[in-house]
Amino acid sequence: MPTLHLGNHRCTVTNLINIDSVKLSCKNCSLSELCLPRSLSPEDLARFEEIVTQRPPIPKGGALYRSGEPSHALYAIKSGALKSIVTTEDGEEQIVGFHMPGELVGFDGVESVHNCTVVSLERSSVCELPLKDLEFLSQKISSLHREVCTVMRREISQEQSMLLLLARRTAESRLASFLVSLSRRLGSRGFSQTDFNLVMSRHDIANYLGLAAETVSRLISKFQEAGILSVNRRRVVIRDLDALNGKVGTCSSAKSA
DNA sequence: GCATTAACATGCC
DNA sequence: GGCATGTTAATGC
Repeated sequence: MPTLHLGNHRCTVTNLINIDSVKLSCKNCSLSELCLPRSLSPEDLARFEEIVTQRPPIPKGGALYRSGEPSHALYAIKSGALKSIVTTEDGEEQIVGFHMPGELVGFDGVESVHNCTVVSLERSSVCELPLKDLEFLSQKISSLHREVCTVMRREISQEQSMLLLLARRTAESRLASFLVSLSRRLGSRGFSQTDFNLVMSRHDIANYLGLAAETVSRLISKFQEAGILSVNRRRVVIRDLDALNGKVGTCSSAKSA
């Protein structure tokens, strides 16, 4: 039986086909406690389900949408993982975010056009939430409106944290921060927060953190030597989460003025 | 193809 | 000079 790795879960292709063929139901979704409709009453959930459609699964390397395309929806990630990329004027690619199951993507739509390309890191399934329907429903359902605002505030807060990280933190602090963030996000979504697969390459991690891939490798080795992590290829086991958290706060004295 | 490691280079304090 | 990080090249999985 062929198998696919989805996060740190493994399931059969047969299972996936069965899941895909099921009529979309937020109520029965394993991520219902994390996704937008989590605070809705059964009646409002039924109205919400009417605006949601499931997109065909995106293969590894496939794009959910590309920069310049019209922005008309938000997307809730059901399974898999994706990355957001901005291409600079000189053709350089900068990764500006990784997206895990239970999270929303599509906030980069400015004046109805996306300014990011979102690419699947492994076979991914997403639910599409059309913006005009979401706006209409948010006016009718106050708890949905609050939830959308909460997600947007969280997005802005994360962007600010990332700016601070890139401006002020050492390479060691950046990598520790990245791993702690990933651990928290996976942990809050029912996955192990100390034992997981990195769905992104070292090159992607380095690009996202503004480092060289070799620096990421060196730091991973350093963390292993300190007993903080065990890493085998993309499998990460966090041995000492407190120590890893301690590395997050390490600001560069050269940059801390 | 991707990850790791070593040697060397560079910039900052 | 010491430290942090980047670049290049070699090597292994």
